[in-house]
Amino acid sequence: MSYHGGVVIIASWNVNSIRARLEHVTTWLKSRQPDVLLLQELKGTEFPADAFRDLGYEAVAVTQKAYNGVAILSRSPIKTVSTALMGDEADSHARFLETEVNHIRIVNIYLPNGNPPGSENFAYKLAWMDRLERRMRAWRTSEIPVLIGGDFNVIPEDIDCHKPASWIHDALFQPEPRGRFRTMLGLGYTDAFRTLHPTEAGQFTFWDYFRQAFSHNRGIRIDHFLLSPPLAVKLVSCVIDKGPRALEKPSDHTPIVVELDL
DNA sequence: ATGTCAGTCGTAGACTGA
Repeated sequence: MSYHGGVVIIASWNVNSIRARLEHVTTWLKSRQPDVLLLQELKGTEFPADAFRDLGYEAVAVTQKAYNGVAILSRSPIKTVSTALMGDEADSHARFLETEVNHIRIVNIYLPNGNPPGSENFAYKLAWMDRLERRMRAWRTSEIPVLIGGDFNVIPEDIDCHKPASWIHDALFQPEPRGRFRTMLGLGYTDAFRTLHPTEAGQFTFWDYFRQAFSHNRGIRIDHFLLSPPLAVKLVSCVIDKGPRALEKPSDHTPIVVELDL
């Protein structure tokens, strides 16, 4: 499939263990047939590349034991550009994968959660965002268009959670990460979902497992696609597919799907 | 503080992270 003159579908899904969610992911791939799927929270060193190859997807995965882990599946060849976020040689978390697929820079991120606020985890999150911002500045000057997708672990605005009061003590809602997210938009990147649905409340990508959060739609929008200007003008649709969150044994996140007419 | 789920270590259930 060529991206020239066609519609490309790119999806992102934090699966909370690829081993526990393999059936969900393969079933979803067969029904939705995205060109590219970004996965986060693989949670283990084993990655079932064969299962995806059988469905026509090439895969590149960055994994570690027990935690984190990101992968990109694609029906077109993937050129791996970087498997780590520049700026801290000591950072060994599997949270970043930069690739080139059909002349688009596709970057998959699993941004640190950072809870609780004020902790070492929180400082790591902010530093990680600063490092990402530096890359995003650098990418602006290159020819190739950029899509950054994944679990940002940031609730951008009050409209992106069911009730701000219940998130004010959470790292995902603090002014510092939210400010950094706004800075990224200020660099010229477009939040694909919010741009197409500027006032739509109750649109979430994550719901806690506790207290029937999903059935009450008490969630947050933390999985995002950011597009550089040449891709933003080709944005056709961006939707959240709540289907997989309603299945038995779901991930706490559900897929977000963006459509670009290139 | 609570709630639930997945992985680890190591064979039960406490622990960590989310």
